[in-house]
Order: sequence, then structure tokens, then C-alpha cells
Amino acid sequence: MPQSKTLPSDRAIQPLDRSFFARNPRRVARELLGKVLVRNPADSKGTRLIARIVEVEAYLGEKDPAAHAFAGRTLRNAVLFGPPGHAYVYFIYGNHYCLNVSCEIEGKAGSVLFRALEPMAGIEQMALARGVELHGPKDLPKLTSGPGRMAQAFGITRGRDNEGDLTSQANGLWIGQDSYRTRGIAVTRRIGITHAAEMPLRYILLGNAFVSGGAKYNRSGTATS
DNA sequence: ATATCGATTATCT
DNA sequence: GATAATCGATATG
Repeated sequence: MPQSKTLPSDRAIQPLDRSFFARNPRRVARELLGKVLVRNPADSKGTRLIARIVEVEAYLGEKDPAAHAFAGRTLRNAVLFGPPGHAYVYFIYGNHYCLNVSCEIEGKAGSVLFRALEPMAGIEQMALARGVELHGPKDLPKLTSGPGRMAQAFGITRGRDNEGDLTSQANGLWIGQDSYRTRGIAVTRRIGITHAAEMPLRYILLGNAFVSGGAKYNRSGTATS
């Protein structure tokens, strides 16, 4: 029960309210930048994983040709039509899990895809989960830079996390905020999609080393301060 | 730095 | 049977 001497960031993290997610995906995506994703330890010996959200993409629901909700509600994408703030986890290319959070009010689809994180705590465990050997700071992006990578680092799977409530600290996987203030962001086209690829719906923390995609996707777009 | 390709499975046509 | 919101390895400039 007592958290002993927690990391400074530990004590300060508060879960986001469900109303945060009950809005259109563009606003949720933009405001998720700088928030943190937390995985509670599986047992008393486990480590809490904490990482800052540095890259996300908005998917606009049934009207967005790139969204899983485009063809309407199915068994697979049902979470997208459910209440906001829940995890939608899918398996892609036979290899990778990807994490989304549902947005909009219940009955209306919409989501934000998590694409990259900056590790803050539990780095050793992330490296273990990824099968990566750390030799220096240059190896850190291999842990959480990319949607499949960050999911693997956090042990996210469909069976374990799909439908989970990301506003609940009791859920094990949740989203919170600390005292961090976002300095600058950019908006670019989305990565790795074949439909509606030109729409500016990818949000990144400007200059952050953990953003995925390479230089090609990190220019063009709207910079703000 | 950019391009190509194989891995491997849930889902839909 | 085709496709996909990816990654890592490999090849080449």
C-alpha cells in the first residue's frame, strides 16, 4: 500500500477524466501530447512503466477512410463505438499490436492511435520486453518509437488490454498527466496508411527524439508554440 | 538516407 | 484469397 519513496513523477500523475476523451479525435490527439501512459506493476515486485506521449494520430470514425470504423460497426471494432476512454487494441501484419483510445460519446466512433512514447520509468523492463540491449542513449528509441514497439515495450496485447478503461488507475494500463507543459507541436500527414493519407492528423512534440517516421514525415505541417 | 522485402494472422470479401 | 494504422533486416547511394 505505501508507495515508499516514489519517483517525483509517480506521485504527481493523475488519471485523465473521461470527459477528456468525449470530444473529437483531433482535439483529443493534440491534447494527449505530453500526457503519460502508465502500466501498473503486475505484482509487488514489478516495476511501474511510465512514458510520455510524443506522437499520436487521430482517426475520425465512420467518415474516415483510413479508420477501422469506416465500414461500420463490427465485432472487431466495437470498442470504437463504445464509451470514450477505453483501449482499442488490434493486431496487424501478423506481428504487432497497436493501441488506440476511444473518443467521442458512446455510439459515435473515433479514436487516437498511440505512435511513440518517451520512456520515463521502467526502462530496463521495457528493454527486456522488447529484447533490446541498451548500450547507450542512442538505443532508447528502439524501445518506444513506433506503434508496434511501444505496445511491445508495455506488454500490450489484445487479450490483456482491449476494452480496458484507460481512465481508471485500477485497470493496470491508464493515461495520466503530470506537471509537464508542452512547448511546441507539429501536425503532419499520417504514416503507413493507404486511404486519406494526405489529411493532417498526426500530432508530434516538436524536436522530440522519440518521434517515429524519419525526416520525411516531420516537416510540412503546422507548427505552434 | 531511402527502398525493398519477408514475417504472420485477424478480418472481411 | 487479399489486405493491413508495422518492424527489422538487408541492400544500395
